[in-house]
Amino acid sequence: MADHTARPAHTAQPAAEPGAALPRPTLESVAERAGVSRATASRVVNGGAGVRAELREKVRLAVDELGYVPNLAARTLVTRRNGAVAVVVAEPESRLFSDPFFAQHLRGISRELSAADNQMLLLLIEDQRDYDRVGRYLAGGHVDGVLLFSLHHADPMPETARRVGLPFVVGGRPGWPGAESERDLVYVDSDNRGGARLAVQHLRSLGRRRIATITGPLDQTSSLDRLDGYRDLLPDGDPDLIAEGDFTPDGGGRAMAELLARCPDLDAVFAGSDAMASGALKVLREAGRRVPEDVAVVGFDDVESIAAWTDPPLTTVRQDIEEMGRLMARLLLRRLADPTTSATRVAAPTSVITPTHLVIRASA
Amino acid sequence: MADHTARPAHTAQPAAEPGAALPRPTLESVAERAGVSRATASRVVNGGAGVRAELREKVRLAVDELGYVPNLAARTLVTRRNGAVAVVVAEPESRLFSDPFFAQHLRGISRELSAADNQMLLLLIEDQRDYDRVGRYLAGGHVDGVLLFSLHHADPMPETARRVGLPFVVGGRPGWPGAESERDLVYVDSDNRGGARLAVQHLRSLGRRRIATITGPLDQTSSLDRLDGYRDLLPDGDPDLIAEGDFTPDGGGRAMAELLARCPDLDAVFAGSDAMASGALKVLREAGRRVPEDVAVVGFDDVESIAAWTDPPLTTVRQDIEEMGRLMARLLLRRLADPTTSATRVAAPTSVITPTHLVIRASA
DNA sequence: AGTTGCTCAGAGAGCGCTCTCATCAGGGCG
DNA sequence: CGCCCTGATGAGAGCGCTCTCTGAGCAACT
Repeated sequence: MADHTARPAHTAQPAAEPGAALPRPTLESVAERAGVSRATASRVVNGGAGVRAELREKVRLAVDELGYVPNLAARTLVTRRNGAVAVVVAEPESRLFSDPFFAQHLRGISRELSAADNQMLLLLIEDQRDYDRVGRYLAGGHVDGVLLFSLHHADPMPETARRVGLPFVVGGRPGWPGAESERDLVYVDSDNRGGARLAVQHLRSLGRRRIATITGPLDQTSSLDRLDGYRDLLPDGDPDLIAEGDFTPDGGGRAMAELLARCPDLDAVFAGSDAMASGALKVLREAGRRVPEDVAVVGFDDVESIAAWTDPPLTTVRQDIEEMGRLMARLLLRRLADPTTSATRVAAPTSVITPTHLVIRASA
Repeated sequence: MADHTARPAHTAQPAAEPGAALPRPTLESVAERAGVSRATASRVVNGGAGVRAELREKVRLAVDELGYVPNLAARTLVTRRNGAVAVVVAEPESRLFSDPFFAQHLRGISRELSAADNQMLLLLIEDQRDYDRVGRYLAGGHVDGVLLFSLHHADPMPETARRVGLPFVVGGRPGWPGAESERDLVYVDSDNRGGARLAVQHLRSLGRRRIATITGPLDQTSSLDRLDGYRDLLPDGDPDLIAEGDFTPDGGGRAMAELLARCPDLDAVFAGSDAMASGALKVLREAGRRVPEDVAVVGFDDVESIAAWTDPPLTTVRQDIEEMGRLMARLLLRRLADPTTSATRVAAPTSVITPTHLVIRASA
C-alpha cells in the first residue's frame, strides 16, 4: 500500500546498487524537494503551526514522496525526550509465568501509552544483578518515566528511579514504612480490602459461619489488605481459620489442607487469589468435601483462565487489571506532560484505588 | 551504593538550585577532567583498546567521579545502532492472556538480549490499525531488528520488516506459500510433528486403539504440524476422530464433546495444547468417563500452570519455550552482528527446530 | 643518518534534528 | 508617509557522540 507512494523516492534517488539499503531521507532532503528551509520542513512535520497552508502542502507532499520518517535519535538528542516509558517488572519466575495478571496489566499500559504515542519498554528483573543492569539502563536516559510493579519490601527501584530523576508510578500499594506519606509517590491499587469484605459478606449471606481464609504472602500489601478486609467482618474470628499461601495453586492447596486439619468444621473459604482457590478446590475434592454444598469457596482476581475453568466455576472478587494498567500509564503521562510536577514539591500527584466487585459463579 | 562515588560530581558542579535536575555529564566533561581529548575518552568508554593503561585509568576515574553515562541518542545518531530489538506480538487477546506460553517465550528472549546488552521493545498488535502503528514505529528506526511471533496466514509484518530493511526472525514456522524457500526467512519452531508422534506412540503403547485428536486452529502451522504427526502414526485413521479446537479450554471442551458424540468408543485423545486438554478433561469427567482408565489424554506444551494442575495431572509433550525465545534472540543477534547478512543474498541464515519430548503424568 | 613502520593521541567533521534569533513582508495606525 | 507590530520564513548554532585522518613519538631497519 505504502509501496505506491514510496516508489517515486526510489526513482528520484541516484541509482543505488541493488541490495544496498538506500539511505533514509532526511529533513534536509524533504526541505530541498519542497523548496523550503529545513526549519519550515521541521515545523510542518511537527504539526505545521505557523506555516502558510501552501507551503505546508508542499512539504507534506515531499514527505510522502520520499517516504520520510523522522530520525528519532536526532530528535531525542535535542529535545531530551524519548517518547518511551520503562516498565520494570520484578517478580519471581513462578508468578510472572503462571499469572495472566501481568499480561493484562501490561496490555492496559501498552494501550494507554501507545494512544499517547509513547513506547513501552519492558525491563524484567530476575535476579539481584538485574537491579544494577536496569538501574544503569534507566540512568542511560533511554526513557522519560518508569512504571514499577508489585514492589516487595525494601525494593530499591523507587530509590533508583528517584536518583536518576525519573518520574515513576507504582503498581500496588508500596509497603515500606512511610511510603504513604512520601511526596512524589504515586501508586495505583485495587480496593483489596473492600473486595475481601465483599467476599466474606457474600459467604455470610449464604449462612456460612465458619469462614476460613487463605492469604497471599504476608510481605505484600495486597495480601495484607485482603486479610484486613476479612478481619473487618470477622473481628473476633478464630485465628486458626487463617492460613498463609503464596499465590500459587500449590500453596493454596497446602494451606487448605492445613485449615482442614485445624478446623474440620469450616464451611467456607475465602482465598486471596484464584490460583490459590484452584489449589484449595482440589484439596477439598480429595478430602471428600463437596463445593459449594459442604464448603463454599470464593477467590480473588477473576483471572479468566482460572476462575471460569475450575470445577465448579469459581465465585470470585473481580478487579479490573487492565484498567489498573491503563491508569498507571495515564498517571505517569500526566506527570510527564506537566513540567511543574517534575520540580520537587509542586502539585499533588494522587494515587488511585480502583473498585472491586463480586462475580458469582458456582463455588459459592 | 553508587551514591558514594557520584557525590563528588555534585560538589564539583556549580551549585544548582535544589530540585532542578543537574545537567548530565558529557564525554567532553569527562575528557576535560581526565586531561585527555574527547576522542580518547570515547575510546576508553567503548572498551579502551589502543589507549595507554595510564590514560585509561585516568578516564575511568573521571567517569566514576562524574557518574558519567553515555547519551544513547547521540551515540545512535552516529553509529546508526540502537541496541534495541522489537518483539512484535500479534495475538488475539484470548490467547495472549491465557497462555503462559508468551511470558516464557519473552523471558527467553529478554535473557538472551540483555546478555548481549540489547534492549527488548515489546510491540503489541491488537487490531488492524496497530499494524500501521507498528509499521510506522519500525520505519522510525528505533530498533536494529525484529522478532515476530506466531504469524497468521498472510500476516503483513514480515513484509513490513523487509520493506523498512530490518532483519527479523520469526517464531513458529511461517505458513504462507513459498515462505520456506524465501531467502532471509529465519524462524525458530519446536518439533511439533515429532512431538505429536511421541504422544500418539505413547497412547498406542498403552494399548489404545481408538485415538482421537483435538487440533488447534488449522490456519496455524503448529496445529497443522501436530496433526501431521498424528497422521504419521495413524495413516488410515478414522477422520471422525479428528476435531478442531482453538487452543482454549473452552474450544477443547467443545471439540471433546463433538468427538464423544461421533465416536463414543474412543479410548484416547491427543490434544494439541494443554489448555484444550484441560477443557477436554472437564467434558470427559462430565460425561462420566474416567481418565485415564476409560480415556487416556495427552496434551501439548507442558505449560506448568495447566499441565501439573489438572485432575488428573496431564501427560503432555514438552517443548522448551524459553529456549525457543532464547534461540530467536540469538539468531537475530547473529544477523545483526554479521554485516554480510544484511546485504541481500549472502550467507545462509538457518532456521532452527527445537526438540520435544514426552512428560508422563497421570492422564495417560 | 635516513627511512620505514608502528602505536597512540588529538583535531575536527559530521550524524539529523530542533529552536532561537534575525530578517522580511505586509497591514494598521498616528 | 513613516512607524511598529504581527506573522511567516530562513540561517545557523548546537545536542553528545563516533570516527577518520593527521601527526607526534619512538623503535627498528637499510
